[in-house]
Amino acid sequence: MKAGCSIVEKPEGGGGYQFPDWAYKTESSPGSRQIQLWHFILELLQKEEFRHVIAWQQGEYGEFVIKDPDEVARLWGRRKCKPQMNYDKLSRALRYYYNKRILHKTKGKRFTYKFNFNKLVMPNYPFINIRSSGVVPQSAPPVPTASSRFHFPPLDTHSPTSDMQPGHFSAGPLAASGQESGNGTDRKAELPELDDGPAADWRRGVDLLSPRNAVAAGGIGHQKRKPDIMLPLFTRPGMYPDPHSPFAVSPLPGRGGVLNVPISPALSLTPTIFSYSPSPGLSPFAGGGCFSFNPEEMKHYLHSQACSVFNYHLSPRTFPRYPGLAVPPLQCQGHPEESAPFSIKLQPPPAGRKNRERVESSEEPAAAPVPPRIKVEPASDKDPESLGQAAREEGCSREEGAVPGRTAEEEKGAVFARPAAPVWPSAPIGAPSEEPLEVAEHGEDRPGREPSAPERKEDALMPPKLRLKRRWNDGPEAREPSKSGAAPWRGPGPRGLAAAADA
DNA sequence: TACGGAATAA
DNA sequence: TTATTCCGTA
Repeated sequence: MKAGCSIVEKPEGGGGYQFPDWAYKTESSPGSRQIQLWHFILELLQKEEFRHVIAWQQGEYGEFVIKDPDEVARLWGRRKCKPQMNYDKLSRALRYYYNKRILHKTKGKRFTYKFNFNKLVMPNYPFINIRSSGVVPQSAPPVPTASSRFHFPPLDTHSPTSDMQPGHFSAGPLAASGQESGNGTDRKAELPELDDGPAADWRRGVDLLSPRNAVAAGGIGHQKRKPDIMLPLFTRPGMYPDPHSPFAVSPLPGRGGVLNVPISPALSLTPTIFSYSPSPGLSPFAGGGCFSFNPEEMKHYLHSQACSVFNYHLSPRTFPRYPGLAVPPLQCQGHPEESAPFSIKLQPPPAGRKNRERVESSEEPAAAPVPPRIKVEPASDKDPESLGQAAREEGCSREEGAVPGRTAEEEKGAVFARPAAPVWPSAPIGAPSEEPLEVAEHGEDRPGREPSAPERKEDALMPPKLRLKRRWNDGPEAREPSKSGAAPWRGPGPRGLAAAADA
């Protein structure tokens, strides 16, 4: 770190959400050794002293408001030793998170953004229990829950489940959950926070922890499907579900316990997956040791997952792989419109600075150096979102302290995204045995997806934008947007959608 | 106020 | 890679 700029004070527990130690370390930032902005934001969010500057938005799960943009920028600049930082710049950085799905803008509300904890945390840190200690996070409505209509077949024998006794989950969390389930309100148009994000994205998130996790887990991370392992990775005594925390409340309480481990990089983001059956894990209540789970809750969880996958086109990998799991037809959030043919719009590439300059400098404008390529944009791309982590404080001089741990379990997250509708009308979701994922491909946040579009698997995992790009590059044939599944899903580009949403 | 491209820094 | 910095556009 730069001298003098080190930082890192870990939040004391007083503030809001607590994150695992690693979350407070700069090294936690994938890709960069420095604290990441979202990290920092969470950090501020968790501190009471910054509440006047930035705070969770009441009522909206994961949503926060920057009350004093200049101050936040100043703090950020201080932390990064960038005195010239201002809100404009900071917000640019924030906007980069849109595509990563870490954040998304709450339209219509000034300086209001929303974390996609699902993506950030859930998947990546299933065990994390971020909770507020003492101070209640201002907002964070509880995670939505799925209803119970889910048909949850018995786990297959392989799963540890069989070995284990059906325990009960502490139900605590459930109570909290509910809230979001119904909220189809304004969120309708909103993008799912879950969305399938590009695998890369997921991975990115995983990076945050994988190394550490691996370590913590003792390297077990790789066992993809070994049911037996449960790692109390973040278990901590004293963890309990916090209804207010976006992280804490899980509709599926078991998550932490259930999911264990899979956080391994190998799984890629699978955390959300139930690679295994529930195995004894950590129960928030149990302090890590005992695991118990309630089938009902599991159902909820699975249901949520399924819905999320379905609705948001999550990567197949995200879908719980339950051997015997029969996924009910998802209808969650049925977007009737979804069947609408995928539409894209062609538009000339914006004259980037480079182009502009080039044009300017060169005499011949008409003969653009590069054939005027058309930029293909999916007709719909909505918002991106993703998750969040924690960070520490501000100030350019912090020390990294050990964060004593606040770690622990976590919650579910998928739900956070209100994926939820638990109702499955008819569509069969993925075949259990094979690739449940396919299912996932469906929903996604965008409407208009072509169900049967023959997309290449890879493509499926690829963000629409990239897909298009790639197709474009691939060749003319590939460029057929409208059909062949080029990008079945998208409609208007992110912007377009946003606009649409706004409308 | 917000978005996102482009170039660039670290 | 993740910002930072600029900037045009809406």
